Amino acid sequence: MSETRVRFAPSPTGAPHVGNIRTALFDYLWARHTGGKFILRVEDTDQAREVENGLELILESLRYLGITWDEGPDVGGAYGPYEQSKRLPIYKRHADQLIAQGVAYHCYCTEERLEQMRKVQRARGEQTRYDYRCRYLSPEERAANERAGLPKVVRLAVPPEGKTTLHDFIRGDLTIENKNVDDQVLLKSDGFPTYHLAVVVDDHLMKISHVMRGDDWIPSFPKHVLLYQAFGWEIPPHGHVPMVTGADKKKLGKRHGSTSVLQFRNDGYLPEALLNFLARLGWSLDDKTEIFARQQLIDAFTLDKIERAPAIFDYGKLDWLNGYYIRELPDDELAARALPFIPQADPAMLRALVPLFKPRIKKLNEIAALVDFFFEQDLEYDPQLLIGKDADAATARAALRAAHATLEKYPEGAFDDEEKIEAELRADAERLGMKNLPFFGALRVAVTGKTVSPPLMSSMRLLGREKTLRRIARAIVMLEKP
RNA sequence: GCCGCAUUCGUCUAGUGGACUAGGACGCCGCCCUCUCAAGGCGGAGACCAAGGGUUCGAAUCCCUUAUGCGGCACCA
Repeated sequence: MSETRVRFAPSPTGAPHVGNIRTALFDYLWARHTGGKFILRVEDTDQAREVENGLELILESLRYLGITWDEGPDVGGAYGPYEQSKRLPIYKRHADQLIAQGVAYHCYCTEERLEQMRKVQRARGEQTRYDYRCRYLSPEERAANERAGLPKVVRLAVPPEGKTTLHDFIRGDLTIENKNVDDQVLLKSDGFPTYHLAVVVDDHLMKISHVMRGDDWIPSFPKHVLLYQAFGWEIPPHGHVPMVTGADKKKLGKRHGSTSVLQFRNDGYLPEALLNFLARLGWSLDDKTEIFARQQLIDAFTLDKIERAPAIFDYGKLDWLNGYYIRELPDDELAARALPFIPQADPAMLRALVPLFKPRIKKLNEIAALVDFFFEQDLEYDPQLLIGKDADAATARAALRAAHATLEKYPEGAFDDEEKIEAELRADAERLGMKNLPFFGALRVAVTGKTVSPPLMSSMRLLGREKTLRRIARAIVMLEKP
């Protein structure tokens, strides 16, 4: 069997979202699994919808996930160019060939007429489709149109009878009757091809061995099959991968919150976690394996395990996975990855804080809220928090005074003896007849400004003697006020 | 409206005629641990396999019908 060559062919119309990238991932995994090539081709054939930095957004999204490509716009390759806007003559040539064969024809209809036509069809409850007006023009009429210099497009002449079948390696045979297939435009009046012409021509010319794309493309496969047949080309195996949807079961889109890959990066998701999660949407190995490192994914990925039904993108499960991967990271590595999310932190200090926040976050952007008290001078909080639910100000004050007295005895050098300090503080609580909860609760708020925080002893150690004592003293004053 | 695709716990899924009293994971609930919150450990609830017909000694697994959901119906991809 010849080399596997698969391609990801996005349109530079904005930041790629996770649904598209999931398809790219399947392509990538299959290429790596088989030792073949993964090709990036940009389908920039719609000048109106194109976004300025569209290409860059695509490249960045793939890089973030570590999805590497062997041929593409930036790296070139033997079958370039890899931007369709740079291949216009190729499409023109092929369109001309189709016209010469009588498989396609020039159409001179205006947008206005087409819109009017569809309006009528819709009113009648029919499927909107081209009405063949220009398909059966006489040679004289055609010549007249040409002489008049009317703008024209090239349309595919779909056989009115029969049906077209495509074998899909995920779903089996797909069949659609030709009468339900529109005479699709192949070449637009601006000289750019539409998707239908461009994919077929490029997939063939670039020797693509397997075509994977979203199942929203299923309705248009007959056009592609017809083109392959007209050109006399072999149809590569096709597989329509299931859609990734939002919780409402609708195709993922802007309405579903953050779906852009880059947004996940900015929110603090690790690429290895997103990669793992995406791979498991519409694909699974067996009845128990959830965690896959990149190489395991590559080793295990096969086409026959791709699912048919659409999958809802479950943010909750992604968060769990991300938390798992964070906990798996070595402390030094986590510190390095966390730095961009808390730039005000001194790197050495942040490194020391890792053990405190590591088991407590699911995303890197949660770190700041957890450890911000380390980086502030005086804390702002409601004094009521010091007292807690079932206690009173006097009790809280007594607890803080005791704690302050105890901690004060420890000089700078001995302040990091967590065990000893904790034992003594517990003894303080007991002497005051207080339970641990209210005692440490008051101390926690005084030191961290929060009722929920990383472990107290470690927090005080890292905060340092001076700041700790000052905060406790300040809390005592707050309780004395009124 | 027309055409197409899909249908196993809330979600991601295992399952390809008997090993299924349908397995795992997330989430949820409870317990343990415990200075809070997590993490971790243990346990639990949760799917009559969309419905109805067949085929078969036997069906989540094969066939048909229906229902529901989704997708497509552009000089967009």
